[in-house]
Amino acid sequence: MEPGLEPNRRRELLRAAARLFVEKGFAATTTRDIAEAVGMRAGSPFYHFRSKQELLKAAMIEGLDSGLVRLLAAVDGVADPEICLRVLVRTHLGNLLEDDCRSPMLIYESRALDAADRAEVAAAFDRYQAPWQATLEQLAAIGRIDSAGPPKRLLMFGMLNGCSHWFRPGGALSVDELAEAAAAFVLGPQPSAQ
Amino acid sequence: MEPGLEPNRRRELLRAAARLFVEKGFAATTTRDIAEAVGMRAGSPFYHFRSKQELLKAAMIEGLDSGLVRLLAAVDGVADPEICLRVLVRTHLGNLLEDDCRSPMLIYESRALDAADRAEVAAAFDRYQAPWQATLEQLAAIGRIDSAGPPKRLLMFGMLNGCSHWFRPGGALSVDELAEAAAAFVLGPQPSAQ
DNA sequence: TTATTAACCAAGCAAGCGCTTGGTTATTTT
DNA sequence: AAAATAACCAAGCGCTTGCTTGGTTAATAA
Repeated sequence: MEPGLEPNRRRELLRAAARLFVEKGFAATTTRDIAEAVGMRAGSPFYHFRSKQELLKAAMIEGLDSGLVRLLAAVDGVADPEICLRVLVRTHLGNLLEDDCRSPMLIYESRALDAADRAEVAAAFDRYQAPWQATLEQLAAIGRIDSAGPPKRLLMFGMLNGCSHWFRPGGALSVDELAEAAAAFVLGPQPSAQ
Repeated sequence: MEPGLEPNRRRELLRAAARLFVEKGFAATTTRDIAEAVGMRAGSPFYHFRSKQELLKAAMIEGLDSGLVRLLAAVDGVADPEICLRVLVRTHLGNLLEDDCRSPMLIYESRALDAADRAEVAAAFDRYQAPWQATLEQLAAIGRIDSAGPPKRLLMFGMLNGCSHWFRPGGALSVDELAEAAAAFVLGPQPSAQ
């Protein structure tokens, strides 16, 4: 139709692909599924993307980066590291459970990519993890948690992302309550003073 | 070859299927992959199982049940609920990371099954969860943890199963150390006296 | 107005998929 | 020795898959 200035359909494709890849898995999702989800014919997505893997890679990287933007916007100006962690947890659960793309879950489809693409995705994930690691180190520095080693961060991410397998928004538990329970898991019980 | 009394090949098929399903995902694993892994030709697995889905279902249920046997054997005779939880965590991580099947991860492939099969699998998973729930309730009863609601158990399982995505045995961190770190996550800090 | 280009559709191709069918082999039973 | 059975193999069938190719349409540029 119109030339140039319309990456709308490309974005639509990415959003539909992310949703379906998370919902059914990469291998179980056909490019026809994705095309149909945005009202295209079977071959048309390949005008925008060279392969199904490239669709996945783009959905992962752009999904993680836009999630990171939300993370940074949420913690902007927050000084207290404990509050900062709570905000990170809440915002991440929003990316994971409230956005219909749920793009953070896409990292678990990395195995469908080759080594080069996987490295690009890993870099995007490192960017996403950076504010978390910084906050954990601050918490360890003030003695609020005992250590900030990688296991702690990885256990935490596993716990948070695992919610995507059982939590359904609109149920008895709200995302806010869930975020509080998850943060309490990481931070331990409230210290009485200080 | 011999008739009757040899379910060995069937077991071999189930173990290979579980390993490959966890490694590559259900949809990305072909029945030819599974056949080749046990030295069979493409069509031969269908002598033992009617469909690829039935292979998955059997691998899930029998994997969970044999994992449950290990759980119950490990906590047999353990009275203290805190020690009991630590043993459950350590044994589950063994099922998840040290056994080459890693069958607990198969639950995340449930979406490949129809409703009837999924119900059978859910029943097996409930059996697996039962000793955990009992232990958590005991811990809550003595005030060792604040509550034993479903979110706590689900957050915990997410954290434990998530290890399968980043932990590799033989690395710097041992499974024993990982189990301790994970248990500390659930139990919070050590209470100074009783 | 004409030419160009972006964005699609219609159709189909080769490869791979789950699964079936009919035959083969070796063991066990009679 | 003969019959029966369990456990496979060889071959292939129909279908789906990711992707390609050539044409079509409408908007922009010249």
